[in-house]
Amino acid sequence: MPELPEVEVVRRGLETFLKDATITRAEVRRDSAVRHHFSPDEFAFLVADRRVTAVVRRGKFMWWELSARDDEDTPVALSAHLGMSGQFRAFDDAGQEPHKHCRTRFHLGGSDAAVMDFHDQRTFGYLRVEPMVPTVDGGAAGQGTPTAWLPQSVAHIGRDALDPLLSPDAYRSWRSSSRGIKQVLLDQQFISGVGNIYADEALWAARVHPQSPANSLSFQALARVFEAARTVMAAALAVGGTSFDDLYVNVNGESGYFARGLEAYGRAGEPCSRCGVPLEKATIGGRGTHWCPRCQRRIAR
DNA sequence: AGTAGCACCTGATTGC
DNA sequence: TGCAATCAGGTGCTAC
Repeated sequence: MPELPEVEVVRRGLETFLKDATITRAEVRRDSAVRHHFSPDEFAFLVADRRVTAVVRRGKFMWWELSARDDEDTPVALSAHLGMSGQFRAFDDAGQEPHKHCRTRFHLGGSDAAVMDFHDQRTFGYLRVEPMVPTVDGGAAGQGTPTAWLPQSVAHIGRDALDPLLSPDAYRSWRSSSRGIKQVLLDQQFISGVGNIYADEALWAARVHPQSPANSLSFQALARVFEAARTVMAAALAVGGTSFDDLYVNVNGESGYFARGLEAYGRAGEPCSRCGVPLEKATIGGRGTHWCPRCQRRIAR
């Protein structure tokens, strides 16, 4: 479940099953799920008999903080990215045959679940054990905020749209780019968590054309996009996220309900709910992009 | 340095 | 019915 609200739904589910539980054993069923490691055996060795002390998220990146071993002097985390189709599913019966798309099975102790399976049809997701590193936010995304410990591979990711420590004028950093505003919204180094669906939704709500160069927009327009992104993601989280099919579900296999709240994404040809003009769709930067040609006028450079 | 383009995958759907 | 083309919600590497 790829964007911030969906990942947060998963994080909450994982927290209830994994916090203070022990990973007794990991069974890697598809090597590429742990492709950053030398081998699946190495991954399995690194997670075995560890306790999960916290389940944390920044944007679409999530990690499980793990209890330290005697020979380790820095904190270690299991980073889990869902990619396009990753899911975690909890099951009571460890004897149950894993699903076809199960890429890794975690056997648990001290949990209400016997196993936690990582499913991933398209295999863009991954699991990775790595050290945590101290980071200090630079730029407008988090001026003056405290040091955050992040997994090494997450160190370059900006604070996310629902992070209380995100600077209220972080959108000012968007003006440094000449790319279209949608590309900048999708750039996880500025403000993280926004993906293709919510980028289109935020731009529709803010009445800004996705291809308007970020450095051509007024601060007022950028502020509208920023606020719209936070609002739409909070609203989606409140109803359990967006899902169109069973590819995107929480740890109990349930779907979210925000699909019915979408105003732009997936509505090409349908009337704009503000002005009635049919919405348009085009491929921009390789991603399907939806907008209202009347409400969202493109600004030239 | 900043940006565009492509690669990484599987499976469902569409069109001939 | 069969098969190829297209499309899908993400990220990171490479080449301009």
